[in-house]
Amino acid sequence: MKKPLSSNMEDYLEAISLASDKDGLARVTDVRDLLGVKTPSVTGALRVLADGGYLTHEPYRWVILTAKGRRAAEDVRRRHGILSNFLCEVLGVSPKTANIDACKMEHTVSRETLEKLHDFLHKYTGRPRHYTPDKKGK
Amino acid sequence: MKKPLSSNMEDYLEAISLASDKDGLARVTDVRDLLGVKTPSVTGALRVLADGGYLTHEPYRWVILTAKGRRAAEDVRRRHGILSNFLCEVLGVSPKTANIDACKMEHTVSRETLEKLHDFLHKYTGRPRHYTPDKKGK
DNA sequence: CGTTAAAATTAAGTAAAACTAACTTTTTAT
DNA sequence: ATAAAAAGTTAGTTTTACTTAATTTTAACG
Repeated sequence: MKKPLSSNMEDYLEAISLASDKDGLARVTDVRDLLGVKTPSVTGALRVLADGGYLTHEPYRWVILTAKGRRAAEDVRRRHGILSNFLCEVLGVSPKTANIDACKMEHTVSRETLEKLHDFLHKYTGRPRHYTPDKKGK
Repeated sequence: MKKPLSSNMEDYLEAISLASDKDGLARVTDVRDLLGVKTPSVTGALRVLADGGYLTHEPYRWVILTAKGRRAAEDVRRRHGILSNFLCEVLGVSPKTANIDACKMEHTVSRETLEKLHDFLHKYTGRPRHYTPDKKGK
């Protein structure tokens, strides 16, 4: 009966993961800037994610993803990467728009569609994909 | 400064349009069943859409889309159709999943991506598309 | 050290969308 | 014709996510 993360919480997780890429640590301000929200929103999201065991966060300190949090974030970023690459490389959507659209679609696309997308991308470009996706998302 | 419809209101509009296909009229229960919500949720949505000039609705009577409402609904259904067809015909996603995914993506995909999708579909299948999309959605 | 600026927090409030419960209106079937 | 069933409404609550305003903590520098 463990409930899945909401789209919103996935976004926070993704942003935290992205912010952690440089130095392994994320600050509330990094997340705020990546998502374009205000700091109290971040604080609120952190409480939810900490409750769910996705991260640890002592007040006024760094945000650190747990193993569970890292796994979940990687999964979101994999989805993002597949979508964004597909939109760019197959459809010829501009990188900027592709990124914006991938950011929204990553939360709604089914596993089935995602894997088909992945397969098509592979066949279409010839190039196999690793995912873990590319680093600069969002 | 007219605000765009929320995803939710678009869903209601789409459902009303679908329900109207048979006889031009939609009942609250049709919408409720199509969307899987309770009747008070429908009533609430109708108030919002009526306020926005998308439909008229006298209490305990039929729901009727205005010209504006019909236009907006057609637009949603066009997006739905393109997405659903793309997923099925190009990617080989099962019709059921394609429909579910299209229902969610139709609210988030940019115009740019949508048109690229449309172009690709056309080239890929050879068959040109009309949109107005196919009637049985959702 | 002590003050200040930046970062983060809590508190309180708004808004959308859903729900339940209780009620009213309309339709249907005897 | 009327009573039961179906359809619809209103009112009030809940959840999620955001906001602004006021406060606290940390860090940085003279």
